[in-house]
Amino acid sequence: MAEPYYITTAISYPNGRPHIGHAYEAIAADAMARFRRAQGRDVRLVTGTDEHGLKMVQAARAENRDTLEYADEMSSYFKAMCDTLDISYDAFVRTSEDRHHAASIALWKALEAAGDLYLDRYEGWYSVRDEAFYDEKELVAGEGGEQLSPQGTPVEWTAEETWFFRLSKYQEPLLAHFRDNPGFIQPDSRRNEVLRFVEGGLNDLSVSRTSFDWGVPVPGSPGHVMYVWVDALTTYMSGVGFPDRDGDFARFWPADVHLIGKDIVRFHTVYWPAFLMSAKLPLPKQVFGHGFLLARGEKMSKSLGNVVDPMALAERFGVDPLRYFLLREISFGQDGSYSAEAIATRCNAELANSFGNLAQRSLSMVFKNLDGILPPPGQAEEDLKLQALVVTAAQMEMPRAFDQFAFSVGIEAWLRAVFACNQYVDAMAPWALRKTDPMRMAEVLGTVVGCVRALAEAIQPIIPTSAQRLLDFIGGGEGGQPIAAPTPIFPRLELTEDDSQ
RNA sequence: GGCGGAGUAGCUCAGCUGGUUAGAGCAGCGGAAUCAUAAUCCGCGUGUCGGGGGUUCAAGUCCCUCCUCCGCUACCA
Repeated sequence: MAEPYYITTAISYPNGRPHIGHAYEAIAADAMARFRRAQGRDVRLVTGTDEHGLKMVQAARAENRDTLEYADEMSSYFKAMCDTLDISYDAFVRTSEDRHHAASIALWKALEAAGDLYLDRYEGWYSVRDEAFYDEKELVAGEGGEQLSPQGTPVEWTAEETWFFRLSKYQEPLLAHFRDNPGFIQPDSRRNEVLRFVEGGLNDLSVSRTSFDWGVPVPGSPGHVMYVWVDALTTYMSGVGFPDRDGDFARFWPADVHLIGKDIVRFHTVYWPAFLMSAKLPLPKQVFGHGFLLARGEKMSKSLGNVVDPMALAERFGVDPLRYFLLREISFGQDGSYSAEAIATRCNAELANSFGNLAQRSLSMVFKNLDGILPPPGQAEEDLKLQALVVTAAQMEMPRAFDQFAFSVGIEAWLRAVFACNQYVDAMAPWALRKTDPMRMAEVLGTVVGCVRALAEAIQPIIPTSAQRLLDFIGGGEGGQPIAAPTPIFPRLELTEDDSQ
């Protein structure tokens, strides 16, 4: 039976519509999932929405809506985004679902059974926006002299009874785990931050709220709902069947990797492993914190009005070009910038001109000069050399890079092979051979088409739809059937004035 | 304040454990070719590798220091 591979995206908080950052993460996770499937792994990709917490209540109230109804609608946008972007998820978990409540309660009871939960009173400055308490001395003065959180969000004095999780107890076990599993937190720069944070000492964590009821009720403690992160993180397990311990959960847990944004690394590398240790469940093998997308080098924010709707981008440029751009242009793990010009430039140069045109020119010659019958690859020295180069890129260099989420590095290797194919075509000049040596022309074209096919397969995780179209087209020539007249797979993207924003 | 990143050609960036004349892509200039989506291929860069010191036969690559930007974290009155 195939080896399992389980990857998750972060669970998005849907108090607004999805933005390009959500799309970026989903695309990266999907590319990895498709890459693993191509390797023969039995893959699970889980994504979803984290719908609890006061922010959702307030977002709904602002629109005079029922919270669940609002969550239904917002969550549907995230799901639609995944569908549009060809995200091959196996489960889309909503934290408001019953199956997820059951999972959260099971985890809670496990923490309780471990003696890691206790009831206490918490007083302090609470920021609804940040869902966090702050120390008096952490507060900063606002413009009107009012008290604000370090993030500049409003705070109010709150006193409530809350359940605490004995996070402090897990400082040493966590450090030991980080030490024994150097790859647990990636990239390394994130790892250092977390290490320092944990070494600095951990306070017990407030894990329930009584000020609102939009959440998973704490079992046996009326009036308390779980802190959003407790149940949000649990989606990673409910996505594979937890609290049922058999079946998918037994097969897929622990996850191979949680793919998340760098802003929530702490929740995934400190709180989450501590919960799991307490519940005596295995820890995910890796947490990868990717970078942020910047709009023309600037941080996206609603106030700047530069938040981009990924659906609009997909509509404008096409799903595959968008996927290609994001994974090719940006060094995964680091922040990256995007703009309409950058997308068009990158996709035109590499997808349309280099690869698309390679496919088009070679298939056109087969169609016109060989009655559409695909010839077998040549066996001359140059032919074998090119084939070997393509195999090395597709089967060695790309997998090695993709293994580490280094998508741009892997795609570069792919591109070098594409360049080599174009060089080969120019050097062999099959259009000249047509008159002087038609047999040789057929060998050359057979070589190129074979390489194009291998390159299409290799790039499939990144641009699944167009790669498949190309493969289907070439596949139409199998068994001695003539191929149809080829049409360009990657049309050039033309910019208009509207794209300057 | 501490820790960690980043500062390399006009632009975006590669450069692993120090070692031939510092690289790629984009843009620009010139040429070849004409099968192809006016696509392709070839050629062309006097860059203080942020500043300054140091170690070494040899440093973008190690050490010290300073400057700028970013992230995490702590704290002061």
